[in-house]
Amino acid sequence: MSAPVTIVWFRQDLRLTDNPALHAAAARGGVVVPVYIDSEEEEGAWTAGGATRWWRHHALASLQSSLQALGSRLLLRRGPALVELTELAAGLGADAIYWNRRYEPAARARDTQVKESLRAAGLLAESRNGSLLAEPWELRTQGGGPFQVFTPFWRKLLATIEPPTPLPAPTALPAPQAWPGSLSLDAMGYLPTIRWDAGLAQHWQPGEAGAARQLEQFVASWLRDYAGTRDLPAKPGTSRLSPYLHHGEVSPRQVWHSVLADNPGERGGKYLAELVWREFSYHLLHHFPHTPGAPLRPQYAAFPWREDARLLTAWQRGRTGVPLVDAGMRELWHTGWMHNRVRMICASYLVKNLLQPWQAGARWFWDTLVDADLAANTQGWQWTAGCGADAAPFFRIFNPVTQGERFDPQGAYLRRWLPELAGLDDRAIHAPWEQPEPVLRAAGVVLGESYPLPLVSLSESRQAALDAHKRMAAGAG
DNA sequence: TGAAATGTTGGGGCG
DNA sequence: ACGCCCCAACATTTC
Repeated sequence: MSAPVTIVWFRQDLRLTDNPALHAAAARGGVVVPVYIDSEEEEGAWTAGGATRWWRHHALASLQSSLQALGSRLLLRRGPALVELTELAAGLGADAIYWNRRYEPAARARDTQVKESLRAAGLLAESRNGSLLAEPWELRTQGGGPFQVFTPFWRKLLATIEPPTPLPAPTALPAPQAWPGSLSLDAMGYLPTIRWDAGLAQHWQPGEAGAARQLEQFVASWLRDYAGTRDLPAKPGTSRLSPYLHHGEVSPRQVWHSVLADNPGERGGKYLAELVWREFSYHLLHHFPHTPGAPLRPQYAAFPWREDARLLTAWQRGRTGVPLVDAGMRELWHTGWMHNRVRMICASYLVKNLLQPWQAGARWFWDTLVDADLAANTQGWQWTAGCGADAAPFFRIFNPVTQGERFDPQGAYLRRWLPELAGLDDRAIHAPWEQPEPVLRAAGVVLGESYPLPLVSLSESRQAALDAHKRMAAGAG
């Protein structure tokens, strides 16, 4: 009897270490054939945006070279996954296909169908958990239902989940006698044709090695002061692991164990709580699969938004006239990422001050973030809009000026992204429209020309949002 | 993972 | 010395 041939279907687990599907395939002891398939059907209405595709290109390039170092390859294919896998298996004489699960509704529906079809064809088809500490269906409330509040979810996870030690990378991956056909990475078309991606390349190193470096650096330099510095957008005090986690260049189990290795007191700490917010997002997406498009709290479907393309565009371009919002939106456009606190502030401003539907903001983030993740993005926007599980109450409206003064007191973050305001002093830079003309002139700022006048008054728009919310509540009652 | 409005308190200036 | 007022500082309530 000849050695088994196992196909490892890579998806959002673009790493060799702690990769359960790859590890299991290697453990079978035969030939291993890694493949990545570009397939539209797994994305549903959520086609990957440009930043995500750019990241994917480089993550795949990195995975390719890691596999080559093991004497293997990464096949690249395009088409419906079932068609590609079936064809590959037939050509290779493969008897098994292993992969790590995805949890987005469209991907999940497709994977279920693929698994059934492969099994019906007599193949061994197995999926594993490669991207979560706990399966979304694993944690349940006393009553057996899904959690809708973070803290009990967090406690339950701490009490019941002991993330296993990360698996080692395989040391050898026996190759097939002849490799099946593969597209080139460039032919996958993930890189932009207009080269707007210089900013991304300047700020990020996608790939498993880049992820490991970032994790190591964060744990060594920033973890200890995380609670204090994570809110300061001018400092690199956050983990910046989100894109690596999304694409699976590092697993949450690896993060969990690295954090706890030299810091046992971090169990139950602020940083791991953030990692568990990610878990909570997947939990919610699994149990409430309609939430990427619709509010979890149904009464919010009747919220009186005032859709306005001009306001949305100004927000997207970082031209609202509110420095902290504009700085965040420009950081996003330039680097494919935005500091977490600034995300909350930009989102609050769009939804509450500009009264634009949260779905419009979610879509823009989806299109521009390198860490665009359906579960986390959905949860984050519904949290901001007050319409999700354990969300901020609607009446919690951030004041971007106050937030800037508190979390960027020297205006360093503002000056980095808004050089046209750099001449204003540390106080004035947070609210240019309040400065007298001579101050503006001395700083070389001409409101309405070199920097926009505010789209709306913060105090009036805040009141309008509270009134709109009151109207919605009255309508629902 | 808020901000603003409103309420309370206590020190100090002053007649 | 005393009452009155002002107001900063802090606490509570409201949205």
